[in-house]
Amino acid sequence: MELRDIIDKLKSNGYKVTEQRKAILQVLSSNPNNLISVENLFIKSKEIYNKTNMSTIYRNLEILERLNLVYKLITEDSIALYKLVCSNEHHHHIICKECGKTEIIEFCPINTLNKLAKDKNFNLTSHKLELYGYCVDCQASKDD
Amino acid sequence: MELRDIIDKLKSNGYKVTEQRKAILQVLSSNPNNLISVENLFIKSKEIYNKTNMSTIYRNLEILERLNLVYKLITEDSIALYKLVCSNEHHHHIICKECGKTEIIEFCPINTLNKLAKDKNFNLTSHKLELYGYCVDCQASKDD
DNA sequence: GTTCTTGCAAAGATTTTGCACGGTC
DNA sequence: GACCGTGCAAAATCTTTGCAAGAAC
Repeated sequence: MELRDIIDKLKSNGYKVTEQRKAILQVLSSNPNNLISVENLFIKSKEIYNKTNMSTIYRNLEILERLNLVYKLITEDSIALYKLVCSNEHHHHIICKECGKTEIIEFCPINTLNKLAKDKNFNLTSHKLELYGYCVDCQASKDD
Repeated sequence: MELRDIIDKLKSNGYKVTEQRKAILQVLSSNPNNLISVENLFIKSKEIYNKTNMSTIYRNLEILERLNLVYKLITEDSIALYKLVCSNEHHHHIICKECGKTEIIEFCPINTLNKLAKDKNFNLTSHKLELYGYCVDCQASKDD
């Protein structure tokens, strides 16, 4: 999704285009495949627009999440990470534990999962599939 | 895993068997298939041994996690939930969003995942597959 | 008696909120 | 000008920690 499209979607939902919001979106869209922490998003947004405040980051992430424009992931150590959604189609990610880089994986075992849920008499509403590892760059730097 | 086995494992790792610890384990083992929040674990542990303190809950969960005796899950709203591990074999769960009940699912697409990771030049170290839905009991009560 | 555990209270970390001011449309 | 957004500071949550007293072995 392009930065322009995101801003359009915000506008069409009655949200205004502020410098802070632009800074946040610029950071997110400059690295659309990388997960970023709230803290780092704050730091980088400030580099673009110095007056950006932490609570603004949180408020905007909440809006973006509600509009389904960002993807939120909580790591095993309970750190919230965000990235822009890449597409509206259902998909999963492989995530680098070192640098946060993600790639989409073209695989979803949903049919099997539906069957399994049915066997257990569960009404399946959603599922999470995430792969963790080290990307090729971080594998190299780990060898140092 | 039996309560007895857990206590043995604690002992063999140099941990002592205290009333607080027994209360916590009793709560966890009384519902081995249900995820429980720290708050609820605290409340229920106090019912068994009144002097149990919140920090004791946290400290014990940390120990149990380190010994791989409990499984931790963080919900989409960042709430930490715990349950005893059922077995040492790799497996996934289907989780009821209403009551926290879990069941093991006998399926893991690890071979496919390995292949996908390889294609992306990722060194796959772990993965997460969780199914969410409503168990048969909670489906019924939702219709009320 | 030694070592591990706990309670307490305080501190940390992360996230949310109220309100008055300022910006966007 | 109406309404939305922000900064600030304060509060709320959740979790961790230091320390002295107490319990387990």
